[in-house]
Amino acid sequence: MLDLRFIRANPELVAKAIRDKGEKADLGGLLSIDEEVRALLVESEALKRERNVESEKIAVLRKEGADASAEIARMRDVSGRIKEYDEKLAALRVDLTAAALTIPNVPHESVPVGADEDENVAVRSWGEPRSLVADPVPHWEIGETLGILDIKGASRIAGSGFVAFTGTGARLERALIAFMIDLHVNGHGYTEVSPPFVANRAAMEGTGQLPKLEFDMYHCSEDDLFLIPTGEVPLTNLHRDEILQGERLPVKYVAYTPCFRREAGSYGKDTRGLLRVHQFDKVEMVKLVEPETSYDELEALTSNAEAVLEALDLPYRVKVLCTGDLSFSAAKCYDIDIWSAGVKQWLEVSSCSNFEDFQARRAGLRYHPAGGGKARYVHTLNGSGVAMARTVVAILENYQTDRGTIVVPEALRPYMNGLEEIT
RNA sequence: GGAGAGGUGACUGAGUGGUUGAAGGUGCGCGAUUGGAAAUCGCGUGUAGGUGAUGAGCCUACCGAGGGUUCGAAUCCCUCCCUCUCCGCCA
Repeated sequence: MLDLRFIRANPELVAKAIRDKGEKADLGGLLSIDEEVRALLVESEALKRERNVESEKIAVLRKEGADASAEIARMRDVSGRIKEYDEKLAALRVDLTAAALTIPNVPHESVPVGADEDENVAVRSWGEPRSLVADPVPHWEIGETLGILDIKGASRIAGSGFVAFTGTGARLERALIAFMIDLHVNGHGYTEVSPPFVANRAAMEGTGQLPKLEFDMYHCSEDDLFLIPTGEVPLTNLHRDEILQGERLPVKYVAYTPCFRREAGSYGKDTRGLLRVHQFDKVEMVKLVEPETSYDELEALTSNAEAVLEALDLPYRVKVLCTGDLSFSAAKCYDIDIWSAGVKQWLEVSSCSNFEDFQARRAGLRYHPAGGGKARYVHTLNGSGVAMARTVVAILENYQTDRGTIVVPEALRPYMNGLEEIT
């Protein structure tokens, strides 16, 4: 959520952000409600002032044993009017908040303006798309053949869109998780967190999944809890409504979590095998930083994700998302795609975003600057480091041999009892 | 699920109807003291909103959340949430 005062002061900038992001938001309506609220506030507060002053006088009169019934009668009337004002204000504020929640974050000036993903801009790439064999089979074939992937079995449990890893496949999954977390903890200075995998409404609003994505999430109605669609939710909300000491920044967390997504309405394309599933594992990085450093921290975060892919020797490309493809809450975002030789596609395995203070304002994430001074909102960032299912796809396809086996990337061998090949 | 205790500022901790936005302490900032530091002393330190010029000042709100009683609520009543202890159940 943007600062109302910022919106008030920069309406044309916000209007441009809404246009560039292709969002629908009633900025004019918001501003007029805001004006109405402030006008009523002035009147209501003047009455409250009167009440406070008079109440004190009544207290004095009472103490002196004098009669205060005239004043009390008058204040009874004033209180009634205050109540009317406050009821009007409360109703308006509901509208105001609802309107404010439809205003997206403003893209950073370095973000290219564009309508959709076709106008994202390539930033860099690493490695050449290649594979050990000329024409590797898709992961769902070799996965079934080697007995490490059981899609049919998973559908018996939970329906289509779920997968089960078995035997060495499960071990590979676990190895990837452990490898990535170790890299970020030991190599990049993150603190590991093992958070809840469900979150309440306040948390979902704090990171901006609500109100927009309600129907993309699994929901436990009994307890009004949502299965997390990404580790970003628990990690960013860990310090919700807290004021951190400035010395603690930057806070850098990494966590393994499963991610649950209903993916309602996305059946058909790109859904075979592991490409788009309702539940996948992910290692997520989140940072809470001082505003002045957030764009440097974004570059560092992105390179932390890239380090995973380089260690696994998976060719990738990085692109900066244009305004039209940028998410509602983000000010800037890099996507990282890896090449998978079997399905012959670039697969998105990481999104690294700077939200500036957009999430922090909603989530109440502040800090006391080290040298003293007023509490300020932190800037929040997050990025996958990286998403598992598609990384497994690339490994199963890029590392296929002509013997129908899969070479284990060297970086993973220590996590798989030294296993060199899945046969 | 049952019984009980409790939620106050960055932290700790007083406060049961009327100068309490909130004592005391810690922490933090500034200053004094010191060769320097520690210790000590003095002063200052909440958040949000409104109104001013994104100044000073002034005003309003905030003691888990939301309602209620009252001229007046951190203080009384109701509902909800959370934490802790004990019991039960259970991985």
